[in-house]
Amino acid sequence: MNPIGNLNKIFESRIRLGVMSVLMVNNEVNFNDLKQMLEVTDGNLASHLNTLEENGYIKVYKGFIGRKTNTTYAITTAGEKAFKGHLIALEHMIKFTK
Amino acid sequence: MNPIGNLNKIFESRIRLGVMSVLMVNNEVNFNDLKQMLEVTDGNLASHLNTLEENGYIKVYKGFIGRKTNTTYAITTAGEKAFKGHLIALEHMIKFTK
DNA sequence: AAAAGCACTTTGCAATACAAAGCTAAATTA
DNA sequence: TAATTTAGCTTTGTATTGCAAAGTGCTTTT
Repeated sequence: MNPIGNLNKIFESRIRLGVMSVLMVNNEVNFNDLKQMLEVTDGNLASHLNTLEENGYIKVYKGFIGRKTNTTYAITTAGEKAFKGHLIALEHMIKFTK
Repeated sequence: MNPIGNLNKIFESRIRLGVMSVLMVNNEVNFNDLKQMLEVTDGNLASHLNTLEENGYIKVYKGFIGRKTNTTYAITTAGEKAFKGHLIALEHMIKFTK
C-alpha cells in the first residue's frame, strides 16, 4: 500500500545515490573521479562516503600508484544488496505511479 | 555523465516522493487518506504538502462533504511534468547502474 | 456537555547538508 | 631547492530540514 515503505533512508541523499550508482558500474573508483562525476565539493563527498562506509555499504582501499597515495572505493556485498533493494522499491513506486 | 544531475531536489524527500506518487494515480486524495497511506504524522505531512504547494506541484481544494470540511489534494500540470522528469532521471540512473 | 476527528499551525529540538578553510604528505613545476 | 599543486581528507560554522508533540478552531458524534 505505502509506496515509499521500502525505500532506504540512506539513499535519500542524491549524492549517496550517485556514489552507489557509480560504484555499481565501476568496481573501483578513486576519490577524485567520484568528485568530478558527481560535481560536488571534496568535503561534502568525503562526508557522504563516510556515511556509506559507516553503514557497511562501501569499503575503502588506501593504496599507492608508484609512491603516490591512491584511495579507491568499492561497493560491498551488503551495499549491493541494499542498493538493489532500494532500486526495486523505486521501480515499484514508479510502476505504482503509472 | 553525472548520474544524479537531473534529479529534482524537491523529490529527495521520501514523503514528498510518496505524495506525488499517490497523486499521480489518484486524482484527488484527502489529507487523512494520504496520512494513512504514507504512515506519517499529520504535522509532518502538512509541512511537506505545503512545500509541494509552494513549488506549484500540487493544488489544494477546500470543500465540504455535507457540512463537514473536506480538503483534497491534486497534482498540477507542472507537478506532473516535474515528477515525470524526476522518474525519467531515476530510470536513467537505474539503467546506468545495470 | 464531553469526546473525538479533521486539517492544520506552532514550537522546539536534533539531524543533515554544505561550503570554506585548514591540513598533511607527496609530486610537480620553476 | 623552494614554491606551488594535488589528493584526500578533517574541522568549523552556518543554514536548512525533518520530525514529533502540542496546541488550535471548527464540526460532528456520543
